[in-house]
Amino acid sequence: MKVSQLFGRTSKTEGLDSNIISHRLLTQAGYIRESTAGRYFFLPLGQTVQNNIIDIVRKHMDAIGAQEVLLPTLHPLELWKETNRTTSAGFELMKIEDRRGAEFALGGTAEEMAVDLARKFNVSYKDLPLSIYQFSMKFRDEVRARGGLLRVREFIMKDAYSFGTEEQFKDTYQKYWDAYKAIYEELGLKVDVVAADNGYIGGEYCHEFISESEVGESRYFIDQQSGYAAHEDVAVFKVDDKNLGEELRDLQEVDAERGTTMEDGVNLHNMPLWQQTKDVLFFDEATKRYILALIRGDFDVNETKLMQAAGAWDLRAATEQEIREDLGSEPGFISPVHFPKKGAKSGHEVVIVGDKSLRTVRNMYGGNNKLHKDLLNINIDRDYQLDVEADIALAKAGMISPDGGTLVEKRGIEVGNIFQLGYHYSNLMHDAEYTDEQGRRQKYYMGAYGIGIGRTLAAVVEAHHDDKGIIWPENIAPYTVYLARLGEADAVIQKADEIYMSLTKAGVLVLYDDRLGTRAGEKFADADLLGIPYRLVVSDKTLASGQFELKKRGAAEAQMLSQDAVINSFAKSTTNLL
RNA sequence: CGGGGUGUGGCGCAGUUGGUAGCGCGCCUGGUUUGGGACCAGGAGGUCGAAGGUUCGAGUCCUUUCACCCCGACCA
Repeated sequence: MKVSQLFGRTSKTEGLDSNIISHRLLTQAGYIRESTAGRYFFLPLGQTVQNNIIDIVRKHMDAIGAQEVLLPTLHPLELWKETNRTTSAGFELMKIEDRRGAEFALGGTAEEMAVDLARKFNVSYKDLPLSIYQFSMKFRDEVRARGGLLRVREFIMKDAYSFGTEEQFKDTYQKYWDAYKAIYEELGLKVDVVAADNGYIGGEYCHEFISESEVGESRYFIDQQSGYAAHEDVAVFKVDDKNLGEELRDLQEVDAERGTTMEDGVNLHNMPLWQQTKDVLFFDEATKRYILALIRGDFDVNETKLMQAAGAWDLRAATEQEIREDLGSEPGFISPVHFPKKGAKSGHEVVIVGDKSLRTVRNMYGGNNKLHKDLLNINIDRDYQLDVEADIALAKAGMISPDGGTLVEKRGIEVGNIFQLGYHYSNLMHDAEYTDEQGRRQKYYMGAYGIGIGRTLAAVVEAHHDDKGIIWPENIAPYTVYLARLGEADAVIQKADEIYMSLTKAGVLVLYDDRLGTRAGEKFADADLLGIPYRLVVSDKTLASGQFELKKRGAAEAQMLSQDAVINSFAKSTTNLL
């Protein structure tokens, strides 16, 4: 490809007010251009890189026996209704109608479609396990697009779906896990594999593949010694026992002229934070219930865990008005002791969810559902009962992992995930079944596996760049060699053309900077910005010496090679060069 | 959805008390240059986000609306 003919140009100035490096570099170098928020044009260079990534992903999917398909972009809305995901999907579904008024969802993920395809066939146990995958545009009406390609509203995703028996699943899951590790390694991305929450996808467990990065949106914890790794949504930690040796003392109401914070309680009673009860009141819009979350005072409530424990979907904080008028309590003085079972005015049910840590303390103190009144010596079971007891605590850096090591907090970009779905979809959708050895119909045990291509591309740039621009790993670079022609003497042009032709013939991907009237500095700057792995210079200088200057992107020194040496080294292999 | 901000040639921006829309970069032409983003001369390109209003006259004032950015909330 000749630079003079390449569509999409670099820009001397950054001209973009983003704190995400990949966003700035990809835009400045002419790989992408924003359309509207969260929707991007991929220019020829960007599309080439995207295709290179797709090729690598495809290779590894094929290697584990997954079969490529293409599902329709428009999903009949009835399918999403069949699994109740028109309301529970974590992203807003985008819907459209055709001229007859038939409703469709723009695909944001495709579990229903995959099941619908599978059930159109008479699948036998002999066909299992079965995996299908596709590369297709996904649509998500994100509340807020962010960070260039990191969080967008339309993107190409590799999504795979596995069907099989429960016994087969472990092996299938492991195959995807290994394939993902191989994919990211080939892409030059270091990833942490982290246990996470299934959320709206459904199922019981899943793992995210996260590329560590300060600009990532995923927060997770790692125990370096044991390798324990978990997303903050699900991370667990060891809770220490406090004063379990103490006698249970009598419940007692005291005056409490204090503010509404935890610190106010500590200061007034001059007792430790961990002995205070933390009472957080939520309302679940999905099930129309109040959720009172109780936890030891030195911990915070993890809303994801809380939703799992309470079976809630759409949590929000209760308002002061609701606390006072509907529940007869007082913000800052909420207590589980004699807390109402339902809202007096609304009739909404109240569910009390308590954290396991409540079992590590005796004689707690906290509010008494009245302004400026506190209770002392609150004890679980004796003074209040839980509807649900679970781990709803938020892990923090420095806490002890379940394996005994210390939790270290990290941030990163979630570039892929693998989900156990189990019977979730087979239970919700009719005929999601195969025929077993006895000729009986059995439900599929399923998994789902996603990789965001554009986000992965951005993650690679986040991991591979310097102050001059991108530094592509060779196997996804849009071109291998940037041939910079300096000077416009006939001999130089002729020689550069010749080298371009012979390299191209040898199968080397060359981006030939044949621009006239463009100075050396500009060509070098573009080569660096674009991140092409090798820069080859042809000029009257190199012509005089009979050798050509070859420089690896990011290397300090260039090397002088004869024409044959240049051609041969690239034609054979580029991996051990320089 | 809450708070803050911005919409003016491809990009980045200026535009005073309302009076014929400008600058830098980029682009095109000619010339001089040519190893880390040159210089001179000439040129093309804008219904000033949209709609309505006030006015002799609106980029500027008023109303409505749309889009986008940042911070939260929320979420791959």
